[in-house]
Formats: sequence, C-alpha cells, structure tokens
Amino acid sequence: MLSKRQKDILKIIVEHYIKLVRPVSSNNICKLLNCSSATIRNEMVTLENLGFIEKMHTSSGRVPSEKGYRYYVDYLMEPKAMTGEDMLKLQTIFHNQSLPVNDVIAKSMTIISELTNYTAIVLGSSAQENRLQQVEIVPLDKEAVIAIVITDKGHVEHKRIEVPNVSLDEVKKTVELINNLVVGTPISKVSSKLEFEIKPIISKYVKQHEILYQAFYQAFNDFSHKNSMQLSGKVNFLKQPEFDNVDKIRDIITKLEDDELVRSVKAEDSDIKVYIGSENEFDEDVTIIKTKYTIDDESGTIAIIGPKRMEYNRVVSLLEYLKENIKR
Amino acid sequence: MLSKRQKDILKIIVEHYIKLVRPVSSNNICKLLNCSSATIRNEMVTLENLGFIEKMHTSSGRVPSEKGYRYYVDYLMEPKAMTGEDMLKLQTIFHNQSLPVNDVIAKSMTIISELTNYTAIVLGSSAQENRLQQVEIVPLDKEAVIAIVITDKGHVEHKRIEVPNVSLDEVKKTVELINNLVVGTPISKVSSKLEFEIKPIISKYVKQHEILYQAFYQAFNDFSHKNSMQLSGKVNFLKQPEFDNVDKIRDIITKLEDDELVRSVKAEDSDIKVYIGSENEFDEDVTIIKTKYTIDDESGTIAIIGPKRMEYNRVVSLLEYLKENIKR
DNA sequence: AATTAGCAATTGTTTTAAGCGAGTGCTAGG
DNA sequence: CCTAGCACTCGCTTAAAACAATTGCTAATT
Repeated sequence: MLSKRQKDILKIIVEHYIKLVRPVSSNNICKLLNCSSATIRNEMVTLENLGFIEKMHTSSGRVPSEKGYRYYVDYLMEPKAMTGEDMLKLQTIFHNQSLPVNDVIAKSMTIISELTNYTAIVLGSSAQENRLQQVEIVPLDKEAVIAIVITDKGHVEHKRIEVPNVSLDEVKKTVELINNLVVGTPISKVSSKLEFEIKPIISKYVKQHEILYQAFYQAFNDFSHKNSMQLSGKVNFLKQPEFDNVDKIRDIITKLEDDELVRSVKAEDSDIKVYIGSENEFDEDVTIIKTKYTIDDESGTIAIIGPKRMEYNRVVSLLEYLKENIKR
Repeated sequence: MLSKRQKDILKIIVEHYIKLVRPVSSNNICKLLNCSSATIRNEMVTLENLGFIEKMHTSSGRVPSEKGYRYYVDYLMEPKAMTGEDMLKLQTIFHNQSLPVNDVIAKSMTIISELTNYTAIVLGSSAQENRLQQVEIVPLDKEAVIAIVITDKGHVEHKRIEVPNVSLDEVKKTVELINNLVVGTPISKVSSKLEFEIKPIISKYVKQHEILYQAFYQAFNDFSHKNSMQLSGKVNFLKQPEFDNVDKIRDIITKLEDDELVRSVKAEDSDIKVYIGSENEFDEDVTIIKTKYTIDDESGTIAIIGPKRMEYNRVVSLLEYLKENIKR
C-alpha cells in the first residue's frame, strides 16, 4: 500500500512525463510538494523497488513503468473535464441531424484523432445480427445478374453472379423462394437456412440449382464476414517524440496496415478499458483505450491507440462524451 | 550529343546507384570499361557539366541527377526480360478465371508491389461512362427506404433516403418514372436529365417532390464522384534506404494518405510513362510510372510509385506484362 | 590528342578525449 | 524523519585527430 506522499509523487511523475516526455528528477517534484529533493529521492527508491518507476541509467530521472501507468490509471488519475474547444468540435458533428449514426461515430473519431494526435479506430457494427430484409436481382446481360441483399438496418451488399445457361426465370424463382422463406432471418443464420431449407426445394424446381445455390451462398457469406473498419490519423504516430527511429515506425505502421491485427482490437466490454503496453496484443509500446458501443441491435468498437504516455484522462473523457452522445 | 563511352559511363552510374544506393566512384567504373580511373574522371567532369550526374560533396562519387535518370530512361535503359519468378506469381492471378477483371488488376498490382517493394496504386475505372441499368427501392420502415442504383457494367451504389411523410406509393411512382425515362443514360448525364425531365413531372404528380428529388439527385451525384482506389504497399517506402529520416517518411506517408493527391496521379495516356522527381506533382523525391488501362468502356490507372532510383526497366516490364494480360 | 600514373587536396566518417551538466545515492547531522 | 552536502555516474556536447574515399590536376606516356 502506497503512502499518500508516494501516490502524490507517482502521480506527478506520470503526468510530468506524459506532458514533457523527459525523465522526471527529484528537483522537479520537490518544488510541488515543498519538501527537499533528498526526501523525494528516498521515496523514489521505494517506488522503484516496488516497480512503479524506472531509471534509464544510473543518474537519470525516473520514468513511469508499465505498472506505474497502470496504478495511475486505476487509482490516481482524476477525470478531466472536457475542454470547451474539444466539446465544440464534436458538437458540430452531433448536431448534423442528417448524418446516419454510423457516420457520426466515424467522423467523431476522426475529430478525436485530430484533437489528440493519436490514432482512432472504428470497427464497424457487424451486420451479423441484422436480419434479411429483401433480396433483389437485376439482370445485366445474358450471362450475369447482380444479386443485392438488403438487411432491416439498411446494410446493402451486392454480388455479380455469372449465370451461363441459367434462365432468368429460374433465377427469379430462386430469389422468390429466398424472399418468401428466409426474410427476417439474422444474417448469421441465413447460410444454414439456405442449405437446409432452400437447397432441397430449388434442387427440385431449378435445373442448374448447384451453381445458383453456390452463388447465393457465397454472397451471404461475404456479407456476414464483411465488417467495416476505419482508421484515422495513422500518421499521428510519426508525430510522437518517442517514435523517433525508423525501425519502430516501420513496425507500427506495418501493424496498422494489417487489417486482421487492427480488427483484433475489437472490444468485448461496454466499459471504457485501458490496455497499457504489453497488456494489449497489438504492440508493447502502445496503449489502447477502447470500448464497445451499441445502437439498437448493432454494436461496434471505438478505440484510441497511442504511445504509452497517453493523456489517459483526456482520451477517456472524450470517449465517454462520445458514447453518451451516441445514445441519443 | 554524348559519346558512346559517355553513355556507357552514365548507364553504369545509374544502374550501379540503383542497385547499391551509394555514390559511384571512378574506380568502380574503370574495372568494367578497362581504362584507367583518371580517364573516367575526365569524362565524369564532362557529364557533370552537362548536368547528368552530381556530386554530394567535393570528394564523393557521382550520383545520377534527375536529368541523368531521364536520359537513362529515354535512351540507355534496356528492356528487362521478366524473370520466371515474377511471371509465375502473376500467372496465378491471371489464371483464376472466376475473378472479375477489376479484381485481377487490383490483385496483380498488389503482387507487383510486393515483388518490387514499391507502392502500387490502382485508380478505379470511373463509373462515369456506365449507363444506368435500373433503380430499385427497398422499403425499410415507415421513414426510410434504400435506393439502389445499378449500371449496365454491374456497378452498384446505394443510399438510404429518409422519407418522412412521403407515401410509399409516391416513392414507387418516382422510381418508376426514373426507370422509364432515364435508364440507358450515362451516369454523367443522369443529373441533368433528372433535373430537366423528371423534376417537372414528379412535381406535378408527387406531393413532396422536393425531398424526393433531392434524395435521388444526391444519390446519383455520390455515384458519379465515387471512384475506387487501391493503394498497396504503402509501407514499402519505409524499406527504401534513402527514406531514412523521420521527417521525410512523415512527409511521404502523409501524402499517400491524402486521397485527393493520390487520385491526382491519374494517367491520361495509355502508354507507360515515367515521371521522375520534379516531373511529377506528387513529391520531388519519388518516381511515378503509370499508365491508363481500358476494358470495354471503362478505364482506370495503374501506377507504381517509388524512389527515384527505381528499377525502371523491371517496373516497366511488369506493367507491360500486366497490361497485355488485361486485354484478354 | 588521348590516356594514364601519381599526388595533393577535400570532405565525410570514425575515434578518442575532455569537459559539462543533470541527477542520483549515501552519509552525517539537525 | 528530514535535509544539506558531496562524491559519483552517465549521457551529451565539443574538439581534435586519425582515417578512408575520392576527386582534380599535372606531368609523363602512348
């Protein structure tokens, strides 16, 4: 258990380091706590032994360790009131009534990324829970049609289907069947329904049922795997002073280009959670703050990713503010 | 007019520098041309006075200037036969019959970017010249419908339209009108046709014509401005030894993130053209090799962007090979 | 007239040394 | 328990020196 003064010191070290990216010396602190630098030094030895702070070399100031950041976030950080400026910028988006909610979120995160100089991730509401609203077919020419799938939430997916030697009537028949029997089914369950309820029927009525079945199966499959993803401020990492060597930059940028990896930051929890350094799977030199949001049946992830010395309270406030406004 | 030997020397300098990214010394060259280094030095002075090569400082080897690269590309470069490996990798894409041509191009460029370690750009076939095939409306709930626009080439665009207090019948009526009167029109001309032919009619028959007209106008407008764009291997720049300082990297990556700027590399010419350094608008430290491709009525741009010391002949061969295969 | 050998001169790079400054740890005294 | 004082450590800056690469020029050679 840390003493009051130890907590104060740790708090000062973390915040000082976050602001100035320079190791914090005992002298820096004693001014704020009016006691001598030697006293601070003694306490710092204790804090170091407990693993909350670190030295770069024998005679450097102290830097927060991962454990130090963790403690700061869990126990020391004070919620930061939103600044008027931050609020104003976001308000302009919220008040634009004509935008769909998804776009509001995406735009807001872009703003937040610009405001903070961190990178923002929006992992789209998976359409998995959407229900099938309608299937449409538009003939293109003798050999191809466009199949269009619409969900009840307004997601649209389309796929060109090559139908050599299949009569338009047969295609229409199939579409009709799907519209009669599968509408209202959640996208995630359409595949199996297609297989067990539609396939047996079309195989009776439709000559080239196999090719048609395959095509639609494909189309639905594509749909349910397609999740939107937005990344804003990828380059912001280059602005952070701790990312000053080309190798590290290459490393991070490469990771940010890796869709699969980015998708894996998906949030499971609707609280705002902080993952510092090795606590996240993405990269041990970054912190990820993320949360799950939900609108009606859809849910997605919003996340901020930046250096470990992130302005934690500011980012948390911003995300909280955004989440609160999503609700309305 | 350069002498045979001067051309040889310039060629060697360019190719040597492309390969090793190090200034080329007279000694490097004299081995290949069996004459003494002093002779080479004399020739190099001439080449430098003519502006084909440069020194970094009084006693460094020579580096090709922009003019040098230009001369090399125009007169000295020998076409490089495709290596078996390069060919093989691309063949696997070409032979995948089930892919639409657009995807083949996109995938091939990704391969080329991996093969060469440069960045590949595919600027999608503008849908401007497509003709309207059909407009579909799918009602979602009382207040919104999804409008879907399909072109004769199979491009699909959709937009959610909020229609408070508009009866479904009126929407359907409008759609019917569009389908009857506008189908077959090139997308680029739909807007004006909508304004002068449809608007007068619906304003008679449809109560809330203004909101409907606006919605469709918007949808078509979005469509015609939307061009697909693919960028592969953005990070490859980080691998190039000449991009070794953080500022330059930030610069380039920021530019590659700028959609508008990337779009502006659009090729006007169906020849393969090389734009070295300040010859392109993108960045004076890069070379862009680009060409326009055409499939049926659609056309787009494929481009490779990399350092000025690009493997010109290899890239040109690869693009040529790809273009040739697009034709089939 | 063209080529070449030889050499001084230039410049960047690496190495070494010295000095500075920021900061710590420890000791001894308040 | 706190603090003043001081020796010590270590990174950073600067200066000087030694090195390596390469050129330009001159004079000799072919």
